[in-house]
Amino acid sequence: MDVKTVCLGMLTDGPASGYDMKKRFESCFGHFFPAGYGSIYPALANLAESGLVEFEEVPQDGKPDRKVYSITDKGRDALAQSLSNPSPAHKVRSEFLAMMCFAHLMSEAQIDTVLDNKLAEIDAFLSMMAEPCNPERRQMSSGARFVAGFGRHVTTSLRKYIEDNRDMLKQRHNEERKLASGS
Amino acid sequence: MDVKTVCLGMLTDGPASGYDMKKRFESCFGHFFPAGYGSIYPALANLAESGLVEFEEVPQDGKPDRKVYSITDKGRDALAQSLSNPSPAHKVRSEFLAMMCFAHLMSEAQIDTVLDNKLAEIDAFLSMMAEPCNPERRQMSSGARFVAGFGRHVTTSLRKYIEDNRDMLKQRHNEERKLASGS
DNA sequence: AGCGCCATGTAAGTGGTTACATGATTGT
DNA sequence: ACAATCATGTAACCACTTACATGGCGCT
Repeated sequence: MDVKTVCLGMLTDGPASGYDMKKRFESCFGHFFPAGYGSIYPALANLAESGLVEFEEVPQDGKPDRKVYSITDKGRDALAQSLSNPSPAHKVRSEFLAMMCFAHLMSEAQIDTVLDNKLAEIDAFLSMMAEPCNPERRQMSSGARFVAGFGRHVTTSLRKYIEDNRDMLKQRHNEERKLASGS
Repeated sequence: MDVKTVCLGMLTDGPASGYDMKKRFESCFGHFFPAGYGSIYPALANLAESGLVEFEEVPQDGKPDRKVYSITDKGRDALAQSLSNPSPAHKVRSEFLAMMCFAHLMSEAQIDTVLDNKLAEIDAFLSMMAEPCNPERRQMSSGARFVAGFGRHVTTSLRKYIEDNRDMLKQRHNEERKLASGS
């Protein structure tokens, strides 16, 4: 399940160019499976080389040519293979949480800044995801709806945790004060 | 905020060997910042080279020598620098969600297997995290407690979402059946 | 005049993962 | 006997990121 597989999956909805796919990565997969041109174009080239996709060069006037990719039968087989993995990973890598582990080495102002920025980020994400059904959102597959809902749900809960528990991170400062006044 | 920085942060709690740190990565940072020997040892070597840590070789009988690392003043400065980043990242990369986007290309049995495995994984994690205060858990910093709570909270909410919405992923199958019976 | 969109790609770099190599001791 | 724990490290590999390169069109 790498970028190649996701590209393959996208193509089951119909032909698309690398540029199109980048946009779909941004709008649908961005929050849990980011990919830039530097991943997509090589992935597509590789898939074409292995015969899992085909492409047609479509000249356009006033705009650069497009390479429109379609999935092949061999590609469908390969995709089915990838989808048969019974334990797909769900990885988190959080510099944010790592930093919070060392909150006692930071000033209250620093902690507040980090937390406020994170909340703002979350709100931006949530308002992006909340957009009440733009035209193409209606035709989303049940899977895509499940995943979008997943993002909203988990992020909302994450937000709530931060708001409800941010005071915890100042405890050390309080404890220190207690120690200082006690001694 | 890479493995080097986290190592540096760990050393503010006192000297430790690479082996020790690996264990702490597993017990505390594993779910949001995994690291194996292949990251830790080179990181430590690099930190020592830059003078951010020092080490003492401690011979042991019956066991291999240990290299016990301590943070230097220069290391503390570098750590403070890293902790001043106002927008630390929190990245998710989920093959699981990517796969669920293509649930309509999978059989119900496959979907169930993936979901059941994921739930089992979550339960294993949750029961690991729930351990009611082992001796060292008591001395956890407020930051570490915040992060542990974060993991529990978000994972619990994630679990709930999967349980409450897994039926959604079978909708397409139902829709198809409807279409089939309708035509 | 300048920015942003369309559209494709390459090259170098980053950082982490996996597998290998070594070897004594302790537990089952 | 066999596996696990303690303990350190290297080397090859992988996948993604960032920056660069190109270039016309349309908007302000």
